[in-house]
Amino acid sequence: MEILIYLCTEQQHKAPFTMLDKELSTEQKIKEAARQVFLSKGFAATKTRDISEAADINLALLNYYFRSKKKLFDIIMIETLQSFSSGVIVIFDDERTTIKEKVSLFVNHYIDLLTQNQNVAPFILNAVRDNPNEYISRIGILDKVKKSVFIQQFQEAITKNEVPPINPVHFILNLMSLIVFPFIAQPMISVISGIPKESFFEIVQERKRLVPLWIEAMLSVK
Amino acid sequence: MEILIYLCTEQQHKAPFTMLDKELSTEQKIKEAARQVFLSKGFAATKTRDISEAADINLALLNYYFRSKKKLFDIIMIETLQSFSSGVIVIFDDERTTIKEKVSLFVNHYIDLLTQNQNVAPFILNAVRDNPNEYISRIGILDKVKKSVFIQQFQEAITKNEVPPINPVHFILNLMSLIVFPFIAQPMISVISGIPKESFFEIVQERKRLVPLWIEAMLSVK
DNA sequence: TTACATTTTAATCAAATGATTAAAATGAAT
DNA sequence: ATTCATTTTAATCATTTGATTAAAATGTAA
Repeated sequence: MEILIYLCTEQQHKAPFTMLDKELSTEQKIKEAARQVFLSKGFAATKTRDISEAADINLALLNYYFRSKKKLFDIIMIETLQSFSSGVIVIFDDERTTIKEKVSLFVNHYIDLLTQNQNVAPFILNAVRDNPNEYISRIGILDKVKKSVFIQQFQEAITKNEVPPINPVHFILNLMSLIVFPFIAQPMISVISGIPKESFFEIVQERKRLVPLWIEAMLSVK
Repeated sequence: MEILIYLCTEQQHKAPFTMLDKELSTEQKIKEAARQVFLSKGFAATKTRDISEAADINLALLNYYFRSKKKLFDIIMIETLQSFSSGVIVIFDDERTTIKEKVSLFVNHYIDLLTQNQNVAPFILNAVRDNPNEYISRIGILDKVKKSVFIQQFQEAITKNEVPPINPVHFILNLMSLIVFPFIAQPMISVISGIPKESFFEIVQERKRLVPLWIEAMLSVK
């Protein structure tokens, strides 16, 4: 089991002052190209030559800077997961907001995030599926969520009978389902329904308002 | 644009009477192995040698029976899509059932289906995502759904104010989300929450009862 | 300039991979 | 038994693909 030491390898290769603010450094160029290609095609379908062409660099440079396709993928994956998961804790571990407010903040934040990069949802879910323990365990999100203010509030609401005593997993599943699934299924829905991608994502924007209402309605089910 | 002529190539190679009911024919053995490997790893990550080993046959036989990896994949894909989509119309185009009953039948049918083969949801969604027009258009499900009894009933319910005038796409999205997403996200949820796969799928079974209730509750949101 | 480290290139490797070929084995019909 | 089509095997191809190497180019400090 190998450990990724550098999330940013930049320091290895470039002295702090040599790399001024001209154009994007070669290393950054490769990473951006890799992110774009990996996110759109996944690990197995991505060829290192796809990345080098997208980055407009010699193939050898990819291995010079990142040693291997896998190491480059891991860096992209970890960065993506971190930027993705950082929002959860910020929203869920806030003493000042109610459950209802948390849901609304969560829905808005993630519909925005997934809209900005429409490949990120399938990318993460597939990568985790291919290798469940490799990445998620590193984020250490498990304990943070379990001890979050949200979980306390939810358990308390159950105790007070404000919320039906269902498994909280259902609540999380429902929330994530209603937010994430449209981004996973867009190509299929578009081709089945004939709704063009752009129109589809306009409809998805309506869900920022609707999902919190639906979630609230679901919580009244005994 | 090539057209797949044989969904079943059996007849090509074996005379009707030579192939009795001994063991699985070689062709079937290859197809079953291919189905298992493709469903678990997808097209790009699957090597023809993976399939030949899983089928316990010589690699050349794969190409002898199916000509190429892609043609074999297409056959698996079409069969999977057909067995998957056939249920939709049967349930949605029934004059005798109400919307509520249709939802319950749909939920039960697809949670069962996805539980029986836990790879099928990501498999289909990823394959369609990789190639949106190639497969779905062939099923011809678009018109069937649009003209189905369900759509008439839903439009009628909106007219009668029994249901809020939201885009029916939301209704379909919500229904599919709550059913399908758990199967897409199981590895991620399991590793984040620490819930083992088996327990997770027990929880998912509860959703056969809960999702119809939730959908009904959502329909009361104005 | 010279010296030196960093970055980039072109050429090449070795392994993996999809596919083919020619020959052998098998089994059914005559 | 002989014939013949079908099925299977072993060997091999041609490409693709991830990675390396040695040399060239570039830039920086002395």
